[in-house]
Amino acid sequence: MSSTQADTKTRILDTTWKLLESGNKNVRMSDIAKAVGISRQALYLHYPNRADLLIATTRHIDSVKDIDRRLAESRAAKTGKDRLSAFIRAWVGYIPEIHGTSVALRAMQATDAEAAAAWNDRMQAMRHGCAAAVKAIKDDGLLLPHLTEDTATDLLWMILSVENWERLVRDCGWSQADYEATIQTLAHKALSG
Amino acid sequence: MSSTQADTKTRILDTTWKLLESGNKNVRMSDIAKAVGISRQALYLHYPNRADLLIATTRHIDSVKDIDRRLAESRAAKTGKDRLSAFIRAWVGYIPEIHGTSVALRAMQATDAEAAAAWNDRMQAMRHGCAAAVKAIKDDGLLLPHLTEDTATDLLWMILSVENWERLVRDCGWSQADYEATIQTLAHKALSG
DNA sequence: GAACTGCTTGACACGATGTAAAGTTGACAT
DNA sequence: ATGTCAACTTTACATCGTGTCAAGCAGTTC
Repeated sequence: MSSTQADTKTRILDTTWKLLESGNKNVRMSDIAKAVGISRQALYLHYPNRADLLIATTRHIDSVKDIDRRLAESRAAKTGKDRLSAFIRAWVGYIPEIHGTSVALRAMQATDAEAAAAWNDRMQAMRHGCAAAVKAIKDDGLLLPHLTEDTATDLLWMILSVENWERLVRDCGWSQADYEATIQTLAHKALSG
Repeated sequence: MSSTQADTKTRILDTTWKLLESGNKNVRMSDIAKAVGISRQALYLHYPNRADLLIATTRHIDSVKDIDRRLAESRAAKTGKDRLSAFIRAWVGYIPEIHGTSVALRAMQATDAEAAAAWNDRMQAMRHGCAAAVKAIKDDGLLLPHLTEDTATDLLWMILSVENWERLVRDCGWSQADYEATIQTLAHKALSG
């Protein structure tokens, strides 16, 4: 089989990931090629364009970090509020891992429909976790009366956005722990008072 | 004097504003020139580059919409909580006006340091309003004990971000009224319980 | 009618993405 | 040993948007 190709593909994804998370803005195809140690054109032999490479990188991070399993663990919680806490904890721990990729993908949203779709897909997946947590709280009869399941999900989704993490942690210099504690409190207050 | 030039400059800013707020992504210099009815090169006679034009456009919107006065009116409020409400109401009413420009400026942040600085400046100005509202609440003895003035300001600033407005109003399809009501409630809960 | 201002036309450099084609290298099969 | 195939290289070029440059034109103003 093409074990060499698989290795190169993995090396490309790992390198792209590393470059994006290094906080380096403007990661160009040529930067990635150089870092991998191949020609720029070889990159196009593996990924047809920059958007596809970025998308593949997020999927790669997903599988390495096993985000699905980590988010799913929150389902084990007994009460709705425990479930919300567990979900937030899992998600919030994941944000720093994908932040660089997130920035790059979002920067392409304006010009590249595929990149926008990829990012939306990922955020929709996260939203399903929000919806499940909201439902669990509602089933406990603890959802604030003026909120529907949908609006509560929207609200939680907004609170947990990567952009909000960026604002507090990156722009305001909060520690990850402070961020998590505050967002936990805020989310619980927002949904069940 | 150069009344003709002033007219053209104003026409450029108005047109740029209109194009940006029309939801049109990727507003190019040539698009603006065509819409104004001048050559692309004439644009560069008035504004040296795209970033400067976008920045000038936000300042123009500011002066037309008189955002400073509208935000300042919240100072008249008697109590801290009234002041917070008034500030939120003023800011939230302003977001739809600058949203398109905001998207364009933020899209340039990755590549253009000046654009990033311009957007940051504007957000810092808004942050001052947040800080003033927080202080007013604290002076009333109503700030939640676990919050410092700084962290409370950061938190309010995050809650009121344009990105959060985008998420709820644009992505989730909330009405402006629903958005404002929810964000008012959330902000009050977050700061003073 | 000379000078000045605001604009036009046309050409071009640059940086990044993406395409195309021909050549190299090494492994592996027969 | 040779032929074939896959992975990769080198070189060149098209495209798109920004930004620069230079020459020229039209109206007004002194």
